[in-house]
Amino acid sequence: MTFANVIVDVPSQNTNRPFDYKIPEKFQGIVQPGVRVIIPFGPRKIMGYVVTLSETSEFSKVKNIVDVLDVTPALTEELLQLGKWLSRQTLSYYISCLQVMLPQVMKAKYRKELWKLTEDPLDSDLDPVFDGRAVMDYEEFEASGVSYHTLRNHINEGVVDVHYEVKSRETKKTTRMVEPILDEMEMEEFLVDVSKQAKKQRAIVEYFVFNRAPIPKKQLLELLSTTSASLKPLVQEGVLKEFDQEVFRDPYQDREFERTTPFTLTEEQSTAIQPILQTIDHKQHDVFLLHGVTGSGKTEVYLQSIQRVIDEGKEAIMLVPEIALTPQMVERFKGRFGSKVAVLHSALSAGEKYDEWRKIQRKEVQVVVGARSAIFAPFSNIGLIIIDEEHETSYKQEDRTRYHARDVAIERAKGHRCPVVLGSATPALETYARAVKGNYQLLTLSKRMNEATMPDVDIIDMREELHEGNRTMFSRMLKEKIDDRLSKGEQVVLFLNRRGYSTFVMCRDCGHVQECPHCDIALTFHKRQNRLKCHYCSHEEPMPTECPECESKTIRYFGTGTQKVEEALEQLIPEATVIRMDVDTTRRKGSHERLLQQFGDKKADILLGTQMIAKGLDFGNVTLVGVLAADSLLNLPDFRASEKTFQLLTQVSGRAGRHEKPGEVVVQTYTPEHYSVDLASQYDFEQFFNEEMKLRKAFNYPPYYFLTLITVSHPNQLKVQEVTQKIVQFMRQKLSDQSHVLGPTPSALTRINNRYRYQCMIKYKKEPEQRKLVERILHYYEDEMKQENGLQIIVDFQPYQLM
DNA sequence: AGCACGCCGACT
DNA sequence: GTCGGCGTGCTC
Repeated sequence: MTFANVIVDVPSQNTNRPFDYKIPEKFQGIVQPGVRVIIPFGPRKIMGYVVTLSETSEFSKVKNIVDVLDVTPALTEELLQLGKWLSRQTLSYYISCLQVMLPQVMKAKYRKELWKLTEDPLDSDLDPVFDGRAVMDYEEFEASGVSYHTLRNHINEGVVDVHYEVKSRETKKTTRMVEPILDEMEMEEFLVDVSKQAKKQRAIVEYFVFNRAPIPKKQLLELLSTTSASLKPLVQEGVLKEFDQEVFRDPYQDREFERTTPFTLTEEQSTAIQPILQTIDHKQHDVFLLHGVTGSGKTEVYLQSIQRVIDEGKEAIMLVPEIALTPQMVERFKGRFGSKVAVLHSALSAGEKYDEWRKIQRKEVQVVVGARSAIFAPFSNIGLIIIDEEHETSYKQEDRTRYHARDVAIERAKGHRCPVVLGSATPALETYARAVKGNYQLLTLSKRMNEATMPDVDIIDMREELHEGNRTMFSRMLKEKIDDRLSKGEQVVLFLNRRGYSTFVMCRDCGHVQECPHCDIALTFHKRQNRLKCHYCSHEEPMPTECPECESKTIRYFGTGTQKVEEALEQLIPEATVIRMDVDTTRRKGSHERLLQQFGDKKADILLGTQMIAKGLDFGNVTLVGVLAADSLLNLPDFRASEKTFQLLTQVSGRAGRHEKPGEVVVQTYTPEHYSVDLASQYDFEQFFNEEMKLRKAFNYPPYYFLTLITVSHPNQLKVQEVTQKIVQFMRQKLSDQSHVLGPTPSALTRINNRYRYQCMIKYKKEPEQRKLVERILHYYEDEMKQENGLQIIVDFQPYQLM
């Protein structure tokens, strides 16, 4: 007897281990590791993943598997192991780690129903609730107010039953196909007997004499300009056959991609690519840091490395930050590798994502380009993993399974014995430090392609502007330069970092700031709806007409949102046409692409936007980039603030002067003397790295120390303080003297959704027992965490978000 | 998680 | 007595 060991879809401490099930005769051979199954679990039915098979089971009463959801395992053996590794790394449940590797639609949905098992009316209040139906949603019963005991009695009498349904959310799109049954000879013979009048039937058969491949019915009928009336008799007579074939929704099917061929590499590029190619050829694992200035042609190095991998019959994963997965980037990959590429990013619908994933699973593609979760692409013969813009924080998942795609990439690459290439103009400090130390191989591209030079950067001290009486958000120099570009017909990109500068509402008389009643944060003003919204919970309220504190009518909104900049631009330079890009204008599907297209077609003079325009844009006509508030990030309570500022300024500057026309950058700031602003303007990464490392060393931050952040939250502030204090004490006592345990500290956002948040931060160099200790803490508070609105303890072993 | 079971107080 | 609230422990 063979048993299936199943990880069940129940994320809890008690169920975080395999459960045994018998494999019924009809599923023998189909049930294997990685397959999703439906299994009885207590009184209900749920989904689970088979992780292993075993010959024996310790349990006496083992239940049968009810159904099998996959013919091909959803997860390979490697991914099952990776899931185990991930759950150890992040202290998440195994089931959560398995789920995070698959498209959303492959997660099961559950429905609880009541089934009436008799034709006769029920002798109770329950009968009208059924309202003549045989099946109804359990929720309807709950809402009806009929007592639970009444239901129990009916169940005991056998006239009603509770039914648990497991619904798979996968939808497969099909199309009707036509294919020949008879061979060419038989068709010729058939044609002899066809009536002379049946011209269309004849045409159809003649088509299939020469074309033997199945063809979509619609296409066939269109081609021969006929209708199904002519096709039907042929199917009936057994000449042709109709069938449904699964079609893959291809989000790019209507698009033509211009084929591009490999460029000849510059000397620098070929020097950089050699070690990568060698490592691929020798099937070795190694990590490379490709440090190349913006516009130095990193992408071409990626493309040619991937080409080598394809030539060797292997597969490649290319990660790009969500925000940089622009149509331009997709175009380059589709253009080079055509249908060998699958694309995975959040702009795709759930169905499209699933289809792209299936293409990978079915080995129809050799390359995946995608955001963070594409690192789990179900390839089995990976030859290369590339992470572009490796410093981007979007590679870190910030909820539930808190993993960093870079770590997962290296773990997978070790197993596949293949290289990982981390690419960036502004590598994360941790990464660069490892490269300097020799843990990673450093490859450098120091020159821009096409002889282009980095644009000149002017730093404007906005305090001085204010002194000189300029109260607008545009310095005089920026205004002048914008005017100049417009007169020349060239284009401008204006960048505003929204974070830390969102629009809030303040009373001019008493200074009252309208805050969220559930969170310790000012509400954000949304002009279009004239409402105030909280960005941390779902609270929203109308914009008040008078101050709730002093009843003054001088209540105004402050801050520099993109909307406000747009209005200011209109006043200052009325003749300029502006395209605004932020979360508000790009929410609709495809709008991101459309706005960029418009700008590329020169339908606007100025592109104004947030983060999302900092990367990957490549417009030859852009000769001026303006950064409106360079220091908006610097004021955030984050030890990476300087690093992020440097990275952002460098990325944004890289948008200008990428082609023949030279570019210029104007950076407006209140802190021009800050080294991250100053050194970014000189493109001196090396120097910035050295400066920043000094500070990191002085304050015991990464890369000198590792961080662990434990965040505790609960509606009662005292309770949170108390628990956090206990955790701090416990860790202090157990960890080595070399480690620093800080806390309890209120989080930067002390209250979100009526829950107080305190944290404990651990800075350490080496603590092999740390995960076990944290597990003990979590186990200790297990009961208090179970109840809803109870204690919440979030542990992040590589925090990027410190708020 | 989500369910049953069981103990306890309130109420027709 | 019966009904429903919530704490506890289990699911192969």
